[in-house]
Amino acid sequence: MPRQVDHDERRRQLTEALLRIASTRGLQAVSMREIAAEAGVSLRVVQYYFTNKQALLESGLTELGARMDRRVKQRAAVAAGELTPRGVFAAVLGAILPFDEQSKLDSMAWTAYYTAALTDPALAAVGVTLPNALENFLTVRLTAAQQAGDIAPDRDPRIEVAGLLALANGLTSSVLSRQRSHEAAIKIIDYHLDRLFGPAAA
Amino acid sequence: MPRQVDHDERRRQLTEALLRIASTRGLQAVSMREIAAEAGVSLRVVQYYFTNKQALLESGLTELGARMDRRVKQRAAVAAGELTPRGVFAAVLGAILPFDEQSKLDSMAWTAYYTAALTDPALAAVGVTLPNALENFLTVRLTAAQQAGDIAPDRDPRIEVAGLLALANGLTSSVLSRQRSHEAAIKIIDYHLDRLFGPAAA
DNA sequence: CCCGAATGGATACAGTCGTATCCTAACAAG
DNA sequence: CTTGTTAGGATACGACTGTATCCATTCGGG
Repeated sequence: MPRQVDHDERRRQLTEALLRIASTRGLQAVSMREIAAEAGVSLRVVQYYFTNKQALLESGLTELGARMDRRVKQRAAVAAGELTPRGVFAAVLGAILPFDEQSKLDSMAWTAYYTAALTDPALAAVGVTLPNALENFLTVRLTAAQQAGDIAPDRDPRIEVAGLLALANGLTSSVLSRQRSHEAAIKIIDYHLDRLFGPAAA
Repeated sequence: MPRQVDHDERRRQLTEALLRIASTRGLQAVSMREIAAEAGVSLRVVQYYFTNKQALLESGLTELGARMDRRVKQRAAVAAGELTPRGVFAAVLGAILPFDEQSKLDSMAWTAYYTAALTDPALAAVGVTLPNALENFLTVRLTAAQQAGDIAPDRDPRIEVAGLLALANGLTSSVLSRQRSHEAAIKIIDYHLDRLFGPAAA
């Protein structure tokens, strides 16, 4: 039955059209007709594959979360080869910051969704999963690193992780608003990782 | 000529009605008619005191910036009495985080404006002034503190300030989305100030 | 063959939006 | 007293919104 595949593929195309609009013109510019035009289909098709605008929006947020997750996992997997805890943190935090055009667009859309979620509980429910998972993952890693003697014993792993993630989020904001370049943000993160783990391996 | 006073007062009332809507229901819920209803006036009055919706939105952002500025200056002035650089930083960063109901509402509106500014250059121009001024102010302070021996000489004041402000912004996000409590955010900031300045004065 | 389901084009509907226009009052200056 | 400006009520206009309906295809299983 190839129908289901086509169906999912169509939905994926529409979701991507939605995210393209949201990341370049903002979430308030997203309308059924705009998505149809962006995807090159008729309004009816958009209605056909998504019952609601709400369903469409939630699909966009889910896709966005999946992309972030993919980026982080990919970078973390590469860095895990080095085995140094600092490398893992640099990779994960580096994956949060917008580092190329696509991740910058995704970060824009993510920010738009985050803001919408502040006044829309339905979106909030979908959006908090990923950040929490990340925080837990990194906390486990850092606690282990501390027991292995990689960071000083007077550090609090939970607070350190929360701080680093908040730092990365704040830096993402400043990069998106062009207050700071990507390189400057990376430098700030490295600076903090140096103080936590000691300077990067030579 | 009491007219000008009345005029400004009216504009202030309408701007506050706008911010009330933006902070509770989001910027996309802000319409001329909604503002009129919230302020208890007719649509014509809103049109009369603001030529455009754009003008109204910019007025809201300006007012929001003024409130933030007032909060920071007020806290900083109180803390400057103690004369310790750490106290100044704790006060300023504490003023950025939402610490009561009103500042939480303002932070919500600020976030909404920040996101809108990402895809609306007109708003971006109005909004970047305050963050830059804050960053410069704190950098000057921290550089002076370093020359006075209050922080270690191997610290980079510019990077430290940028990091602390990004941290405060990221923590604000997590507090607004109820991922973290205000107290937890304060604790994280204090933790970082401890590492920068040494533990708080007894 | 044919008939019901999947697919999608065209159009309609009831709201809401920002903005514009028309028409009163009130009041200050001549 | 008149006249012009400030202030605001009532209403209209065209554009756009999400959603619904009607209709024509296409196609696989009986």
